[in-house]
Amino acid sequence: MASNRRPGTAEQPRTGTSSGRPTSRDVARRASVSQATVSLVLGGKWEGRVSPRTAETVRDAAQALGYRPNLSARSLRLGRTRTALLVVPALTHDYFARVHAGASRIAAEHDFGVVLYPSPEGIGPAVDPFGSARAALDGVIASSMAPDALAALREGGLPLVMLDTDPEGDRAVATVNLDIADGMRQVAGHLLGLGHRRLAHLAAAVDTWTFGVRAHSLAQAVALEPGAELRTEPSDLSVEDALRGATRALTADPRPTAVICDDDLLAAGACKAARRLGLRVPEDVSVTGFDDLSLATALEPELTTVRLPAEAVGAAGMRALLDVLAGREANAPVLPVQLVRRGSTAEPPSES
Amino acid sequence: MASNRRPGTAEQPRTGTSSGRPTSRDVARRASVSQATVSLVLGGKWEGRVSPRTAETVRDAAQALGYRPNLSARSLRLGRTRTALLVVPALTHDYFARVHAGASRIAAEHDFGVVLYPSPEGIGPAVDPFGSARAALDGVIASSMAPDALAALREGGLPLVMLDTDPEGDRAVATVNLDIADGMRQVAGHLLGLGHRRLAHLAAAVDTWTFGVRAHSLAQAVALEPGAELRTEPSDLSVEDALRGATRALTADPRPTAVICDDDLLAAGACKAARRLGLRVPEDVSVTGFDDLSLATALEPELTTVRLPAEAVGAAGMRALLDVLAGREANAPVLPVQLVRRGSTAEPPSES
DNA sequence: ATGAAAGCGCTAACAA
DNA sequence: TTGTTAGCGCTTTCAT
Repeated sequence: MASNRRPGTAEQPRTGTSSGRPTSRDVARRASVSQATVSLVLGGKWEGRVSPRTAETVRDAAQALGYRPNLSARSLRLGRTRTALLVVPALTHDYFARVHAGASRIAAEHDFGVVLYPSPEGIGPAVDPFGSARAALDGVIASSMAPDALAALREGGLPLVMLDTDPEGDRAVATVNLDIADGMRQVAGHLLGLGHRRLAHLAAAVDTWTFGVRAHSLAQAVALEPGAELRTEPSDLSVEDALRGATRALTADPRPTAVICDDDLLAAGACKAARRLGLRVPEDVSVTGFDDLSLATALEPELTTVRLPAEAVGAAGMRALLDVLAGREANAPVLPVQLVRRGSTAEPPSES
Repeated sequence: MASNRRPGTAEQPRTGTSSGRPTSRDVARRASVSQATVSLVLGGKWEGRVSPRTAETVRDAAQALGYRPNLSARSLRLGRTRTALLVVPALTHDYFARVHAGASRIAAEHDFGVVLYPSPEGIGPAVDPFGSARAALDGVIASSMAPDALAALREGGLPLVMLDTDPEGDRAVATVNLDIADGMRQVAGHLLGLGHRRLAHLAAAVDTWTFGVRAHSLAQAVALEPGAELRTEPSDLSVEDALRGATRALTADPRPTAVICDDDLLAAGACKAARRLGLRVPEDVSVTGFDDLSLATALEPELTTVRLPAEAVGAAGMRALLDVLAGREANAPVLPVQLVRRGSTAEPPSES
């Protein structure tokens, strides 16, 4: 007879003071009922099947022992883990922190957990998110990922909800998107309406759907305005590189009167560049951001930018995943975005 | 004979094409070996116990089936989950994002996972982190938490490593701290050395160890300098409230020549306040931050601030937890911090 | 209203 | 070198 490491808890006296964490059997013994009854009561599905008196006893015993169910065991038994993986490009960017908050909120409401996987950029995308997450997962939500990074995620065989990603081509079970194109249109409309005609686009040098749309939508909007011109300057997604890119843009001749940035981070760099060139924002040059990070209002002047409902995106993503897991149809909304006019934009200088 | 939901996979023909995810038994069947052999081979502890040829066969079978071990089952069997909970007050603050990055990096190196629990501030601290995390955990790392929030964490019965928290009183298995006091001393020394004598402290109105130390250490350093005086203005941890607090501080008579902020966020608010009052930074008033967030260099002028090795803190915390879990002694370092002098500080205006 | 028993997928001790 | 077997803690069916 093969004896395992732990030689069977059978001989334990009913005092129940077993060595490790108390199990449902400990609770059962203490309440003098069966394990099944404990499960029923603590699982909240006892009504009409267990007498209220017994239920009370069980709850007391659980309380007294400090019982907490073993989630591994439950997951194993149930075949589901009530846990989702949220994959984001970076956590330091507070858009993603807010997406996470939204997803977590909805998850918690449905007794789900969210584990985060900040896809390592520097280390290369070859890392296995499923292995690294080290959690048993029911589904995956991925935000703003590059196409090749998404490929790895689809391998998992788990339901995949994509956020802020090209809805075509990749068959996720659902895609929650932002109306990025409209956001950029609002930016262009705002600046053109103020009278700007020489525009610079400080464009994020990142190959994702969201930035592609920004570039395309902006170009289109400007093309529709006679006499307006647009120059594009690429930049890494960092203040430092944006400073360089914006400096190039602002030292062009003739100088643009407005710099449209793909991200608030870039806009911060643009503001720095302007100030270092002795230009005032917004009197000499207008600057716009995108995302409405907390950074946008930390700057002076505050950034005119496009507010993305990050929390709502995360929430909608989680809801979509829950729908799919429950066998329901997931709806894949496109969430509206809104221009927020603040201090960094104004009419162009009179003698442009 | 009680029949469960799934009526035993026994009758499955050896083709192995069972409905769900392949299990180690499927792999075993396909490789014509026992489940034990599969476990040995895939667990990497086969050398000298399984022939290389068989091992190869097993790996091929696993590959072909796309086998991925069921982590719930493994955790259940092993009694450990290789997962740690990281509790932070907020994710939008990029100090904590970096702590998470550090912890995750070390975790990954040891085949551990990290699940994040951003302790809900608004919703009240009553929420159960263990329940919400919905993961089976081996230990907990908590950063910069208020004492009462920590109490709940100690209930879990899991090893608890604290970061940036009062080392006295609460018996965590280890505490990783920053030399916050020294950081504040460096700030004070820097400003006093530049000639500042009227100082304002924009103090975070948050009851945690880290901010207590900042206040105390600053007060002490200033007290040591004859003729130097310090006024304290409390502020919530937001740019918006800092703007108000700094405005109060800067409209006092006589006006302070330097504003020392507990956090870069507050410093950003102070800079806004200064500018709105028509004061130049640093010519009219010096401003210092704390933490060296990415925000510090997004501003113009860039903030003089104290760099906290957030990544190292997270890494050290995870190492300490791993040590404890392995039965080793955990060492609890105090990590040094360093003043970074940038553009937001200068000598006080000549006629103060 | 309650209990007995089976089994989720895995690992490890032991037998062969 | 490989296979057999027990059992981690839980939920659920079926029997009582």
